[in-house]
Amino acid sequence: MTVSESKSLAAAAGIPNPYMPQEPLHIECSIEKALDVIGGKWAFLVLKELFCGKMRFGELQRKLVSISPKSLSDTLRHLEEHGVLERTAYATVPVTVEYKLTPKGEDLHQILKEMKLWAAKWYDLQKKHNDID
Amino acid sequence: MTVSESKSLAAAAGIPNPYMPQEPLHIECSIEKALDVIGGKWAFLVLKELFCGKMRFGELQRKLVSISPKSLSDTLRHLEEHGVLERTAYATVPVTVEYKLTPKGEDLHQILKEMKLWAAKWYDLQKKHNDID
DNA sequence: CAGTATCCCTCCAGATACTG
DNA sequence: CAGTATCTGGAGGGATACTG
Repeated sequence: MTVSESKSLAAAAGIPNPYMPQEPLHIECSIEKALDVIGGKWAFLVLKELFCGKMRFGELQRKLVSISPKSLSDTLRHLEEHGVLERTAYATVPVTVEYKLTPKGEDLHQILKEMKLWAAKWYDLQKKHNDID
Repeated sequence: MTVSESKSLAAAAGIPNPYMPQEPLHIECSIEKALDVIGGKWAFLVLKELFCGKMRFGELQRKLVSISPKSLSDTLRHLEEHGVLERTAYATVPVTVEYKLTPKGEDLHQILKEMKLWAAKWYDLQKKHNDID
């Protein structure tokens, strides 16, 4: 999911390459950090929902109509690993699990907001109810 | 490159699907518009360079050390199609081509800046010379 | 110089079925 | 309910060679 690794048999073999692949230099680029988190296909959609408050797996699944349980699960774990959301499981029967944003996750709001402003300026989008306001 | 299309043989066959794929509902989401433009693997890196001013193909290639001509070409065309950069060819010998941001492209600066602020707050990144300042 | 033309191959998203 | 397990196809990138 990262820009990180690239392989080059030539490089591995010690043969110099015109545009030397293998180690991109921009791993520490801050922009990439942010894109790593929200850049996925579903990530920002999940985030959008969570800005409205905590949610459960099934709720999210219902909101993001076309998502498969696998994709949702993957996305959730991805976001959790990046520390922008928190998973809490309650020992009920059947189990209850809640997802909510962490402060770090809440802070993504500014970014999303700028995106919205940009798109509003350059595209002609009808106001959507559940867009971040 | 877009979230847009997804296929479903089941749906095509008329068989109902639990989480109905095929037509995502969020195509008009403004955030997606922005991510469509900057979300690619190289897009934001190219943009970063262009914020410093117009550039030529070879220059960009040299800056983004690990990019192949194909990827650079693809990225450049992608950005051009989205109207964020402008390509100008001069009839010199050999040909000279310049790329520069359009106003729409310049406006992406706010988004990138917010990303940078977010990352600066939550990660510990050393200042990079060519980050957007 | 500024790209195309190809080939190749990985990787990931989606579909589907199953479970503690 | 809240996921995992698996299989799969197809797109996106990389490498490399070639050209107006």
